[in-house]
Amino acid sequence: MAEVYIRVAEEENEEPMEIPSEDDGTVLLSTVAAQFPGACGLRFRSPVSQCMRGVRLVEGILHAPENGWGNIVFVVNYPKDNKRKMDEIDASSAVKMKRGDMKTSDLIVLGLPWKTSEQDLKDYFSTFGEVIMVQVKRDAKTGNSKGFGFVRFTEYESQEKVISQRHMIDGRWCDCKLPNSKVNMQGPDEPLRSRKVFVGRCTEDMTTDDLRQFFMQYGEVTDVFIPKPFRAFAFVTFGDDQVAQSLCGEDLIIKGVSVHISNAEPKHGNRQYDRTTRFGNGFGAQAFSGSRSGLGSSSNSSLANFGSFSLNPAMMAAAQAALQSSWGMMGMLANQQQTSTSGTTSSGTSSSRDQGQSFSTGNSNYGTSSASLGWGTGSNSTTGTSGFSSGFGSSMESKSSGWGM
DNA sequence: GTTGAGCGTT
Repeated sequence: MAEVYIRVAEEENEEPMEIPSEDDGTVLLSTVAAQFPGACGLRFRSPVSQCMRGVRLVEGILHAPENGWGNIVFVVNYPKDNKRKMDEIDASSAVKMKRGDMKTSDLIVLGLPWKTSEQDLKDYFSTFGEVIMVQVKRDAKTGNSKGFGFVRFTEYESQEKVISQRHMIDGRWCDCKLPNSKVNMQGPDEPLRSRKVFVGRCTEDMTTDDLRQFFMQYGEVTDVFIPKPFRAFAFVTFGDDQVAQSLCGEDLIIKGVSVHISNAEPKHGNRQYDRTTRFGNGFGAQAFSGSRSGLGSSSNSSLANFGSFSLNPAMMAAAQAALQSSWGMMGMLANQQQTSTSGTTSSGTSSSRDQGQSFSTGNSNYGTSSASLGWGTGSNSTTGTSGFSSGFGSSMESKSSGWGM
């Protein structure tokens, strides 16, 4: 079966890259995003009207225009463009500038294949900009990779780009994040609204990609987490806290199912970023506004200015309880009907470490297995099964983690 | 079936 390629470029006049279509003639957005990280759609100039036209996008699948893909050069859409229009003033970036937050820092790279070396990392990340440091963390005794590492760029924009997408490194999807030691270093006057939302009433057929592609329409999505085994909820992190907050309280339809969006609670055991801290500064102003009302409002912090009197911990706890109970009233019945989305969407990869690599703690035979790329084809979804995870011996037991939201 | 993994010997 001959593969068909469509031509895609970042800008209209740039040299296009050829991107493979699926057997049915559609193109997966994920395939586009693999080459153009962060892409959320395609457009093209209609030969007839000379206007730009959008390519139909349904649940992560791009459908050819009337006369097929042809030789037209398609141009990548990025969510940022939409965002600009939505928020005329880009308040959040102004805030960042003010904070002088533009310095680069080390990024943790999670989910690395055991075999990935520092040179591999450097080679990979150099495509984003000048790399000034890479590390693969290894067991001191065996020299085995611990499956994560660090990278640092010269340019802040390289860092931003790298954080905002996932990375296929030696056959596995990896995440890059600010390490926990660096999160939450905002100034003390920051409101600390979370960029992460809780997505309740998820169904089992919703993959990380489904969620990523769905939520892209609201803004840049920097992380999607679906616990495994299935637990009917997920977390989605946006690049912008305003986007996240604007969705809280909404019921959204994904794959025909109504999901409920609410604030992500701080992870259990997370000391640095819990409610107490939050009440300390902003009193969680946004938490009470059920819907999107937050969007237009300027980002300068709290509703209430408590002036000279300070809350003691007990008062904070009481306030917290009140907050929580208000969410508790919102229970609703889930009607879990599935719409049949014909054909598979891209195969489900979540950020968890399941497929491909196996590792035995005692002896050092790790899989040279060259994990198959579970992406795009939909045919080889390797979910679950190989299930093995180990804490790598006793090394760092119970570090009472709960790492940055 | 509505609150998540994994975080840096130097």
